[in-house]
Amino acid sequence: MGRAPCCEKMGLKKGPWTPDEDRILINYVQHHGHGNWRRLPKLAGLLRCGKSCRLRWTNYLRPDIKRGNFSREEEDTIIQLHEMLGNRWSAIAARLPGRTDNEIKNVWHTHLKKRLRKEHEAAVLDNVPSKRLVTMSHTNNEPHAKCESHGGPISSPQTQQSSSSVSLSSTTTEDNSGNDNKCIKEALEDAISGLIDENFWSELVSSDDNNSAMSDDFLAVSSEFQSSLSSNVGPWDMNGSGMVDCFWYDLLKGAELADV
DNA sequence: AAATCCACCAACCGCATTGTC
DNA sequence: CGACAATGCGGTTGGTGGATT
Repeated sequence: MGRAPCCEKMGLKKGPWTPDEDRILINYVQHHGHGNWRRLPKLAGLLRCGKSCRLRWTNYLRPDIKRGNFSREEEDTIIQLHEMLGNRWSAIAARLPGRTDNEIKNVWHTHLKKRLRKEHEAAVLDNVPSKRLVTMSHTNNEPHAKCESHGGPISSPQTQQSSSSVSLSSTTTEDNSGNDNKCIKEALEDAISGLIDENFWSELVSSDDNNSAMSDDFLAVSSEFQSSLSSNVGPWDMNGSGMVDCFWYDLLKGAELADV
């Protein structure tokens, strides 16, 4: 794949957007839609690259953007989702209407990491078990960034990034998703019944550890479980966020561990 | 009042993924 | 099926403004 020449080399403008540029972009998108971002700046008369226009629109100018500080509820949601998804900001943003991945990423780095650190320190000082301790251990060394504890790439790029400990006995879904967990467990059981033979888990562990492709059975379970989830579990939708990938994988691993 | 530090966040960069021919 | 274009995504940077010295 060839990379587009950078804006500067093309004589295009970089840096902060002016109100005039914003107006032009808004006008154009409102009347014509964005369609092809690469052609948009030329058609709209902007000296910007398409990438810059897309970013400006999606992160700032979109009419459905919610401006202003994040509420405590939103922050908690981000924390919970980050526990499950890691640094998959777009997936997190998909579950926070009006918030962009960029905004969430910024809030995470500037506020939430600090907040979690403080909560962690307070919990340690008080010697009181904190339900965020799991989160803190993630936060300090960012294990979500790559799926290292899974031994590397699994079967799809979406599954590569979660190493969260969502399992059938996990604490990470305790706050608001007890029912979801139950549904997921049932979906899991439905999905895997009849599909798992005696070699399944050893193949799973082996493919996990060896960073190799999944077995056919494993992929069949994946597919079955995901379609089962999509029909049985409302809130955990299949909107392309990849969240279910993390869930089902970790649930399978949880089931495996419980089994042993 | 000036200098320095720090937090915030918009925007950029480069890689990955998806779509099209 | 491979090459290329378009788009998406996450990490990072750099400008700005407020706080502190």
